[in-house]
Amino acid sequence: MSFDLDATATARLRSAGQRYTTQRRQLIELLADAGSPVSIPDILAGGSGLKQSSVYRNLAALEQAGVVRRLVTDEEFGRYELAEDLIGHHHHLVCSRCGKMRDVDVPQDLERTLERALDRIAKRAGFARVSHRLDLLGLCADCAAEVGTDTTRA
Amino acid sequence: MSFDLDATATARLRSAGQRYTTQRRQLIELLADAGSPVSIPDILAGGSGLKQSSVYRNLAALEQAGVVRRLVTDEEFGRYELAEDLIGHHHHLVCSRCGKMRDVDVPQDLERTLERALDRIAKRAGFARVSHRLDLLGLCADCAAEVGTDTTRA
DNA sequence: CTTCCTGCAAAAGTTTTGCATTAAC
DNA sequence: GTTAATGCAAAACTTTTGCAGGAAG
Repeated sequence: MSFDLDATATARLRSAGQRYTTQRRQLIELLADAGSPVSIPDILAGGSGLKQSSVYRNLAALEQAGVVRRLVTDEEFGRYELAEDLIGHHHHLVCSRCGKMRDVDVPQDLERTLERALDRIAKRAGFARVSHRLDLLGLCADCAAEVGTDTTRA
Repeated sequence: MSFDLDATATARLRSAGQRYTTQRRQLIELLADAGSPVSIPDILAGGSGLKQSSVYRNLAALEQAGVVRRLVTDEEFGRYELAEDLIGHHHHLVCSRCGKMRDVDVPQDLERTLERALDRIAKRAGFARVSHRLDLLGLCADCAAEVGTDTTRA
């Protein structure tokens, strides 16, 4: 984990009146190492020994402190990544079969075009716009291969 | 409800081996009338008398038949709208405070630009691309007004 | 030493399921 | 008539919470 990340996490937690405990450091490390969004079942099953209620509470604390972000997925459980200002604005490739997510960047100029257009649209709709969310939905290479073979979900 | 919609729903359900019952017609009507995504609590509380388990089962059946679509939100419950090929490709304005969603169109040319760029990105990532999802997150006019006044969620 | 965090177990929320009855075809 | 849909209640699942004990500052 980079020194910056550690220091930033400490600072943000402190200013939210919270401590940078071993478990929280562990969670942040885990998310940083994964490099793509991680689900709570993954975390709980991951041999880290982290306890269910603590994971939920700590992710909530880290989210409130602005260190992590909870993503919205079509799965039935939560998925988290480091906050956008820590890892940069990006989007996700989502596999509609296995649910796995992968980070992806879109070209700068498309991003700018998008921003401008969305600002106009939001303004017209009386919306105080904060951000956008753009996901690509499809089949990851693994699932595309399996779909040819098996019938789990034609 | 338009004649087309009714006929389409019947056809799609039949070819999935399912019946077009009163409740299913009611749900489709409800979604069509709403004109924006409707949550399951909304449906259950809406005086329709529809029962919880039936609503869940019928929305699942309708989704599998390709008549409705379940949306992904940051709320803790499901939200549905009519299938995209019935109401057209569009995106959503989402209020991060009250969760309400509103349909919104983006300009044709932006949509095309986006499509082309995303196809390239998906291909590069080894993804068999199916579609994209673009949401605008912000504060709806109502919530923007209230935030000035109250402190529920600064 | 004071405050917050942790863990266990139990509760709360949404969604799913078993089974007898009713409706669709 | 046969098969699928409905309603009720109970289960399953993720997430939240109460409370006693332990760690952080």
